[in-house]
Amino acid sequence: MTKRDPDRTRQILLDAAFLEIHRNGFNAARLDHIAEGTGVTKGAIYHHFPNKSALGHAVLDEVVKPFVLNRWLHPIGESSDPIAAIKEMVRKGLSELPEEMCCLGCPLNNLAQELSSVDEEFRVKIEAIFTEWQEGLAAAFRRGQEGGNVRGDIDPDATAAFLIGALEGMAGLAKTVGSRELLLDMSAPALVFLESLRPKEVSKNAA
Amino acid sequence: MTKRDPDRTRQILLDAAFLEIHRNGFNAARLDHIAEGTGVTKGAIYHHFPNKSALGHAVLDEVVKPFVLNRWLHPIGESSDPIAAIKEMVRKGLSELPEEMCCLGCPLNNLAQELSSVDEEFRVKIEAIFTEWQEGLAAAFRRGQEGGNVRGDIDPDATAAFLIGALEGMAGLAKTVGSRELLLDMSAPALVFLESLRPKEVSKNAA
DNA sequence: ACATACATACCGACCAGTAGGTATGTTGTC
DNA sequence: GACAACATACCTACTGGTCGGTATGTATGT
Repeated sequence: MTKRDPDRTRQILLDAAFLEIHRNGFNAARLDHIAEGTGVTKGAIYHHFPNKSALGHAVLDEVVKPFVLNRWLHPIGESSDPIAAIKEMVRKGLSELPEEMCCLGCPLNNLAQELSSVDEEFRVKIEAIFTEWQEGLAAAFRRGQEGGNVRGDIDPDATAAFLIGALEGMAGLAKTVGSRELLLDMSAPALVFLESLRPKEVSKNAA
Repeated sequence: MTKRDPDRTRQILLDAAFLEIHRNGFNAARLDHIAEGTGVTKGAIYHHFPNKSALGHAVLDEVVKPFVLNRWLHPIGESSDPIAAIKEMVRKGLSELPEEMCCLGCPLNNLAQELSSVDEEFRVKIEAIFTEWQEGLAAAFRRGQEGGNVRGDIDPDATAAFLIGALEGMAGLAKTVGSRELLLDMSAPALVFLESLRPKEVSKNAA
């Protein structure tokens, strides 16, 4: 008997759909579960979204994308010492990750793995998010190279892609094993990798 | 019509199922497709395997597992310079990977991502394969440490896990982007990481 | 009064799995 | 070596449950 509030209802649906999809994947996500969990009926879902795919796209645009970029790109800022900034981001990003998230994997990567070879429309959208992420990281590496804080002999774009791949891979492994601990263990080698991107002559503070 | 040959039929089914699952994922894999593609009927499939899950398990045990370990662990052998051996394995493994494989991702990781949070039985089996892989790599790193070819201050287990995660992440990204080129680009930073595991004092041949 | 916001009952396609059959071996017996 | 007796391999048509989607209703705000 709550008052009507379409925007709120929509947001509730998005959040619930995000969780349902994150837990089960897009295909296995059940609209009935979302309806049940929110108290919103299926009719209402279909009032706000024309079909399941559209709901998925909205979740991707309005929940997953900000979720990922706010946590794994934007914290870097405009630092001219990207290695330190990225290391800090990785440390914080991982340690602050709630337990359940560790075992569910990265929501973006989950969708990427599940849908990229099946649904072209999703694939393109997911690829665009990865690209934005990659370009942000690559730009940071370039700034570091210009400031002399990053080795000049590495390719910023490839390195950015590898870093993203490594992070997603770590999340994926932790998901499979169902272990937050493994995720934290792997962060050490990840930091080793980042540190190896510093120029060789200058040692800097390696901590 | 061909003579009866249950073993051959079974193998044909396994191979076809592997492809169907690799292309579409386990849930989206259709037994009817497998039947159609092989000329074997659904009844025959259910003669050889009690249900779809059992078929999936057989594919995992008899096709996916050897596929992955033979390509990404066994080539290392017993070398006491694991970094060189692993770098060589990565280079070869990636360059020899057929075009379609690049865009379909690692079959093991695909299953891991799709099923680990859904089907516990699959998850356990997949985790065991990852563990075998990780232990093999960790043992190699330990041999390297004993021989003075690998930094003593890194954790072999965590490093092995990270390496696996990075490889799987690379494969996943390449799958999303649908680009073999990206996969090859990312191999350079991966080799940078491996090289950073060498002891600092001795420079060795970095090529 | 009218549109928007929601609810309920239902449809139909899809697909794993089954029932019950036929064809092709294999083994024993004389 | 031939023929029963049986076992294994495989086929076809069907079913039953699931789930995205729809048709049609009712409530609410302006």
